[in-house]
Amino acid sequence: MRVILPDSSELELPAGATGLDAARAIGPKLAEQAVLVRSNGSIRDLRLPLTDGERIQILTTRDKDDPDALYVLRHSAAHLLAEAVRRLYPGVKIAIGPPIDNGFYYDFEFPESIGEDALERIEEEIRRELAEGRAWERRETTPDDARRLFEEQDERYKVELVDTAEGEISLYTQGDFTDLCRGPHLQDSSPIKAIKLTGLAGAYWRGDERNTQLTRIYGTAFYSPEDLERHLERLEEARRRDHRRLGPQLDLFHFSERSPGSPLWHPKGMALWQELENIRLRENARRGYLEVKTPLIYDSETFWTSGHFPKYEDLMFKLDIEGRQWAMKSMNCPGHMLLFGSRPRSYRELPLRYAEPAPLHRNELPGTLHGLLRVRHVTQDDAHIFCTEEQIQDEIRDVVDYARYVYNLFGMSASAELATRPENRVGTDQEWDRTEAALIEALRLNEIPYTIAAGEGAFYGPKIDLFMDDALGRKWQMGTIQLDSQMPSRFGLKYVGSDNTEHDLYVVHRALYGSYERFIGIMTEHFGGAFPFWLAPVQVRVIPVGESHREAAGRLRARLDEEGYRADVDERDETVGKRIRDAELEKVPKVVVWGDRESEDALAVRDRGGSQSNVGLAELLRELDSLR
RNA sequence: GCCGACGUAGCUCAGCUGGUAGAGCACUUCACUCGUAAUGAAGGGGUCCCCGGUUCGAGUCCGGGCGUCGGCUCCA
Repeated sequence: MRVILPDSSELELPAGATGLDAARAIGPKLAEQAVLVRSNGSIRDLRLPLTDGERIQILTTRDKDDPDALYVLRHSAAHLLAEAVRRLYPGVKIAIGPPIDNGFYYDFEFPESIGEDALERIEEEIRRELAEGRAWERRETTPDDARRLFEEQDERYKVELVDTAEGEISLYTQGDFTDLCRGPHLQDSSPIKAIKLTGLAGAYWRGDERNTQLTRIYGTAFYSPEDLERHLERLEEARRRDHRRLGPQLDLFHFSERSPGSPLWHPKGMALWQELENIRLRENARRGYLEVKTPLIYDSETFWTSGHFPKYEDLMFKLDIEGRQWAMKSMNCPGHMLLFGSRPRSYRELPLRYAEPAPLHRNELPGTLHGLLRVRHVTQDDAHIFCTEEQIQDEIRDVVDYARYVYNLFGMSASAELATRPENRVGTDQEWDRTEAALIEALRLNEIPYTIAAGEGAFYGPKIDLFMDDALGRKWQMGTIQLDSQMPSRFGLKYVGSDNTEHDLYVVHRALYGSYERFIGIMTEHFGGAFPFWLAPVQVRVIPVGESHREAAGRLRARLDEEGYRADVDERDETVGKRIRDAELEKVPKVVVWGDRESEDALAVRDRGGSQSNVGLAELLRELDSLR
């Protein structure tokens, strides 16, 4: 048989030859360094046979940054971890240990719980294994044999995996440790030049909280120590940009133990918030949304009607006052339903777009709170679009267009995920067929790249989740667009058509920032706190050189205020150098130093980062205007 | 909610095996009146997260609670 190599040359091999055989046929060095075979985008163990006419690529230790090469390396590293843990902790049960983004993990059930200090000991043991060297041997077997093997070892999770496995069963053996595994694996452990255990966490067996909780050990591995070093530096950079660190540092917000999960916004943080709000108000007006305001608190009956209580009662803040049950709203839809239903509605009013940036309260579980990204006081840039079935397509198309416009303002591009009907849902299958199709069509019309998340929709309708990539290449979920015919019907809402009869309504729930809190958190990390001029909480700082320059500095600041900029004066009794340094640390985009040498015709302007220029006031104002 | 770690001045952190709390920055005052990333000196500031226990004695050890962090689960 023959296989095709990346340079399109063909290689003649005996029938049944494996990837490793192919590597050997090309050269001994390649065979030695080979780690896996890639064919049509999928990866395969070196020990598996190739098929005639196949186009193959052999990845080696030199492809040290290739995601597939790292995948196989880390997969093998996970097995070393399992071997080490089994040696150190007799009686431990092993579960699963896959590679993941940036590393790997392995789940264990320990006879007694372990702490973080155990990681060092385990890492030591892995290093010992690496020093000794391990080779992986692959073997295929029958489910019966595999079950017998793991029953003998009392590895009940492995037995369960064998019983639910599809297709052939394969085993990998290294030293005296044999694991159920699909592969692929390295030939031996020599390419693993750097390995580090990074954390310890609880994780449920098969990700289901009804199952026993296992102990998950996280780690990462690389083809070179330098790569591990770089990885750790990237983590350090992410830590520096962490909004939970930058927020208080830049005086944007803080959290108090008196109200866990609810940020207290400082004036500078509110400057960011107001910029977002200005964009929202301006665009809403342009795009035909109507601003409304509805109550924060409703009687419990409202949430039974909306269908939220059966599912979310435990996650809502409830009040018992004068014998009546109330709850703080955790979404705006019920209020907007009541508003729409306040009188009969004609088709002439549709589509009707209600917008309300209201604070919502959700009693998120303590363990899930995470800075601004998961809060209990959440402010959604919410809107509900009431429309007819015929209008759905256009409305969703316009919302996606709106989202794209907003994300572009922040220098980000959008992608989407379509979440389809969940198991636990209301409504008929026909309704779901129609609504899902409408969303797909809207995405197609907008040419937004999307993936499908089967079963992830809200209980009342399918949704589009909008994503953005940030400056560090991380993907964040931002807004959401949900189509719903359930909520209007639960509230008994109809509209009168041109035929003078009542028709069913559709509602599009949408938020583009998602929430102000989350959006500001993500922007803080995206910009690393160095917000663009138009967004910066302090846009211009004026520094008078000496006491005698304070008056002139104050006049300049007043002029900038008048022009609508956020400016301040640093008249502290500190050296110019110190005040420049503080402005840099606060990431103020423009600093104007005013001393004896300055006048309105000659200002000393310093940009964030250090470059300086001398310009007249008129010229400065022109430049600032272009940055708005 | 679950697993693990952590909680000392406004912030970042030190405090050995239990003996009665410290640094840098920030803040206040004074001096200096300063030219593009830290002027100097002095001073104020702490129920060592909370409650209980062990002990002659607890920031330190033990138990419970709260909060934060890394994950899991959840995310209308």
